[in-house]
Amino acid sequence: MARVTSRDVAREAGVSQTTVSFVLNDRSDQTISDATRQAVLGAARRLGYVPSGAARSLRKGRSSVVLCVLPDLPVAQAMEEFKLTLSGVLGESGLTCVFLHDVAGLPLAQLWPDVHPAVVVAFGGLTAADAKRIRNAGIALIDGLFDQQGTAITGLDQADVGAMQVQHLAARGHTRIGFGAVRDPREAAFCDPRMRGAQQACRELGLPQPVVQALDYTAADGLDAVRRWTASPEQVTAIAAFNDLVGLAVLAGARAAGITVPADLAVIGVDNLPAAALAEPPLTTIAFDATVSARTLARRVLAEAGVTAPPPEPLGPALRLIPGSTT
Amino acid sequence: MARVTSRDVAREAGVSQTTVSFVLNDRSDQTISDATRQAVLGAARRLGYVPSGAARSLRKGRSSVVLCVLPDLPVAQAMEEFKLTLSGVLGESGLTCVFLHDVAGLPLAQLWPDVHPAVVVAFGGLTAADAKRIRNAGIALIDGLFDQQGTAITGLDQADVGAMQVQHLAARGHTRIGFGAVRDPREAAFCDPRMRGAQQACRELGLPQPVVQALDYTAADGLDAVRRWTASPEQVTAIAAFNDLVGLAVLAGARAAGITVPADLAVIGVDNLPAAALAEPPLTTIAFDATVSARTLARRVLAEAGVTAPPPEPLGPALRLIPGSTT
DNA sequence: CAGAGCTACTAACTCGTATTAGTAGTCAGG
DNA sequence: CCTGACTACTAATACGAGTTAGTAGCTCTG
Repeated sequence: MARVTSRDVAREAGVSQTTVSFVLNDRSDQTISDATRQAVLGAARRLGYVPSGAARSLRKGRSSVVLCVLPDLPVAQAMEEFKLTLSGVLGESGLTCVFLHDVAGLPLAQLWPDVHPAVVVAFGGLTAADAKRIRNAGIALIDGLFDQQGTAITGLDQADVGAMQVQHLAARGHTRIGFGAVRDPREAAFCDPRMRGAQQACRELGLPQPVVQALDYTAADGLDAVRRWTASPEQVTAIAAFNDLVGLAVLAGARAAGITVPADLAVIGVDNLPAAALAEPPLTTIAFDATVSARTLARRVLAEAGVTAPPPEPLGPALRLIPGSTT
Repeated sequence: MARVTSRDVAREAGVSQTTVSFVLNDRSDQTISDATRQAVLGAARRLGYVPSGAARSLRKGRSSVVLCVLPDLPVAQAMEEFKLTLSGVLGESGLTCVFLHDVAGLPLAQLWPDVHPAVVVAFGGLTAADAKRIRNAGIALIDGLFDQQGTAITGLDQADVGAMQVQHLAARGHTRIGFGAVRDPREAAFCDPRMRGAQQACRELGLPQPVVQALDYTAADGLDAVRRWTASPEQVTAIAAFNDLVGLAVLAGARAAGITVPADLAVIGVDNLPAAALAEPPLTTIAFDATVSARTLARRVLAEAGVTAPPPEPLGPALRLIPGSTT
């Protein structure tokens, strides 16, 4: 069973292929009689016509696909929301948003030409060579979403997250703050700016710099970090954790060390994982509304693709404190 | 700056466009002198030539893209591994694997033709009309990955997961088992088969049917469920939770109800979330090696795409018990 | 030395769509 | 009744690669 082409539709409707194209693309600069229009639409439906994306994008010079290149990030709730919102907003404007996992070892250059997208959105981690090739192919490239300059793209500075944690802890009277970083280098793109934000906030509040401990998401590492924090000459009384998993590891470590939370040690995470509220005690955290930054990015993508964007919606605050019992 | 085409490469190398195509596609049925080959490759490199995927797939009739349509599933560790492995295995065979989030409200039919894939992999949730259109366009469709018949595609029956939980609990001497289901209908595709597997295992072991409670991932729902299980005439002593989050909710509920785990109530989850090991007490769970089912699916995709698959690797067991302190 | 067989290429066509340039036919105005 | 404007279409072409059918030029063979 061969492919149904616009020529088949034309034959069935008794018109030219040109007319079929005009009708199906709803061209306002062409006048088509209602009878012809109905004949074409009817024929297309009867034959189950599906236009060839390849032919269309060959002819138009670009497709309506937006390719998002994802680094090998650990699973995160916020990222998932981000992707869903981006897909939704772009979809409403006629752009298809697809995601490509940048698997280590496979040169990206071999992968993306197949999709021939209108815009490539890279979440960081593109090589300079890849970036040049993409631009060389006449494709708009938005790169470094979560870099420092990425703030302009997503409208959200990860440093604000760390700052908000420190501000919350300081408001509760804490002056000696620890920062729970993560060892996994894949997380560095998020962890580093949050830590810098925490450090900056301490400076602004006149507090000493946070005591940083790096850990994996294990109870053993949590215990180790808690021992160092409490044994340190700084006498840390509150921990800003890079994310909720670090926060949970710290809670587990505190339990193992016999330290009472929040009386002896306060903890605040980031992500508002379902598991955070189920911890003992429930973890105070910062919810991160990914839809806000996704909408900001979407507008930029639409601009790059030359698509008229819908009127901007008012965006709520991106960060929200979710009180638990650990601060 | 206009696109660099194979004709530009031909001009630069002083040969015909046909020759360029032969060289770049490494056609074994054509004889090309080494001097010409080097000239073409050099010209392509100098100009930064990138072939047009649109033109290629128009000519060849299909692209080397595999489109995976994802339903609106809640974030899950296993799914992420699954996607990464699938991308990797298909990538090694020259297929590009992209993911499309099936956002509610946007007709899928409008989205996929743009990508023009060789194969569409749907994780369930395609309408019959969409399925028919995809097949109509001459595109191979693998659907219902996580349905009952999906077992044949991924090589893993979700029912086995529930069965393994019950077997573990029974081996520990439990006879009155509860099943912690989830309310969110988006999870039903996984929850239902696991529950059926648990029921089947109870039948086979001569145990009474599990007492099912549905809950959301909240401490309040956990408490509610625990109260019903312990107050029920069946005197439930062990819970098979649909996943780790349900397991964590049950643990939180047990704490609130003053019930000791595992002495008075045993709990086992599924997913081996990092948060599971950090819970109080650490949650016993079943790790789900998504790479096993991803590899099985990948071979099916390669077959559908007409690509010769690499020799099969031996696959380890897909399910593994991760002992915690809750059973 | 005619013809077969090989090497190393190329001209011309094809895929399915969108677009450009144009063509009949109708109608109104002077 | 001729011109210009408008309606409702169509023929032909372009997009960029892959493929088919060929063609020069050379060597080998009987």
